Amino acid sequence: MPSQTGRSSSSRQYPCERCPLRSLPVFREFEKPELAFISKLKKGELAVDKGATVLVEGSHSAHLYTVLSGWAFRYKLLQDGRRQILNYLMPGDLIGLQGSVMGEMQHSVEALSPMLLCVFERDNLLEIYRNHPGLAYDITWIASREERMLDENLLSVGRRSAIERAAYLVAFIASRAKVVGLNGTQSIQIPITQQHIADTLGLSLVHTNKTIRKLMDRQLIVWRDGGCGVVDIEGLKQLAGWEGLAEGRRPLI
Amino acid sequence: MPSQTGRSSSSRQYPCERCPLRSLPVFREFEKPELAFISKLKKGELAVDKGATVLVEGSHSAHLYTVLSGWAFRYKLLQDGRRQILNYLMPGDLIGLQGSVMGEMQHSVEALSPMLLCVFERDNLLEIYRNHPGLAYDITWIASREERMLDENLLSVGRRSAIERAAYLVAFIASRAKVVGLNGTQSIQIPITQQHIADTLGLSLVHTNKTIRKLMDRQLIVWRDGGCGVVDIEGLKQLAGWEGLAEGRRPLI
DNA sequence: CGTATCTTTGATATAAGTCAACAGTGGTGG
DNA sequence: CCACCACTGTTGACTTATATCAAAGATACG
Repeated sequence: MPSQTGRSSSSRQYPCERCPLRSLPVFREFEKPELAFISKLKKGELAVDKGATVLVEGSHSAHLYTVLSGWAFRYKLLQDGRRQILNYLMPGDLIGLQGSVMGEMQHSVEALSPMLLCVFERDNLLEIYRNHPGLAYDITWIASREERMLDENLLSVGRRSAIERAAYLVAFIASRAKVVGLNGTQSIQIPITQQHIADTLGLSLVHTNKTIRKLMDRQLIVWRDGGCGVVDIEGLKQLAGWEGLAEGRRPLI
Repeated sequence: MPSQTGRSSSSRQYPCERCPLRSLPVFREFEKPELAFISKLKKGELAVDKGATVLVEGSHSAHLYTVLSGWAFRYKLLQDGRRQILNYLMPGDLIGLQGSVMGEMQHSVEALSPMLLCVFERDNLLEIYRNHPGLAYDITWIASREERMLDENLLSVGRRSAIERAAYLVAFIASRAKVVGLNGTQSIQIPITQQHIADTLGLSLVHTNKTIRKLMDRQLIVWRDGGCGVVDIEGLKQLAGWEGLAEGRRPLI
């Protein structure tokens, strides 16, 4: 399965005030002092290779990250190696909040592509709560958003058929990717293998392959460049019976 | 399936300072001012009938609740009525945080037994963040804990076999119930039907029944008084390959 | 009692898993 | 430059887990 530890810290490049993500319409405006405070907390940037493990279950990481660019996924393993992917991470998402708040990590995170991460010290989290209630509230908001996504994923894995699940998953990822500007060429390209999809949907690799083929036959997706190209996101949503993300603007930390 | 709306507000009975839950060893000590503040926020108590809907998907509830006594569950529905139970709620758990933070509820909550709830105003949430950073942090902690439980549930539904899932579920609920003192008679009694279990595990009712029977044959559980009696929690954990909850003390809001 | 809600069971159907083999791809080292 | 290897995707044959259907017992309840 995975994965070598390929990291390299790079010197700081983007001050938060000129963060390329912050200008996207999905993210709410921050007050000057909030932004300055965040900027002060930022410790640097971390470049991560594709396939590298960012965080590992059982560890007590001293860091908290925000994805600047690239894709990753969160997962848990059963004792015998069966893997369940819990969610995907893309630009603007926080990595490691659970571990920061509660201590030990209970899941692992692996990069799906080369990534650039903003690094924060775990210890500074409390400082946010003391000095910037608005930002503290934002962090709770972010945790609630993750919970909401997990609710949806659990509904899908528990109650949808294989093809509905696959359609939901692609539509879900594509919807999220779109709002953070990951559709440069107009159609979104998700850098995952069919094994990842299988481990997300709770299906076997072979059955996943046959299911994906059906989506391709229906002209909803294509498989190219070692990943999934999204052709008809509305068709996917309809097939899955999924309403889509009901999100307005959100905070970026 | 469900369920009538049976609520009745009762006049206030327990001031937070004499909350019967707070003295349990699972809950961390609160400072006097924290406790006073919480007590001030508490608006009253709400008695809910078994089977009643506490919160409904799509609504904008003005309230946030803490379970004083009784059991409930969170769930989501697909358009055609398929139901997925996401998690269970028992004394000490918060109800409706997601909705309070993000606005609209994206799941429903139904009582499994008669319940008593502490009622808080949604609007006062921000006040907590402004005046009590420690409590604000606790709320994020609680949200992270819920996320963690969902991670485990998703792992289970996605990757465990039917009997492993059932064993995990019972062990999981029983472990949580034990630490909040729900084992008066020593052995824990979970007030659910097999339909609830089916909708939690993502299985059909018939298959769930046959699976539960296997657990009974193995002397791990019994079915009595319209609910599940937990006989051998260690045996269940072993069958599921589950390590158990790794929780220390937690906040009670 | 009579009715509704749960649980149980057997027979059958279907979705998904497993096994096995092969084809395309890209990388690496001789 | 080629041979080899690892990884990914594809397919068909077969097995198994789980779903569906149908009916009958239990059990609680008014």
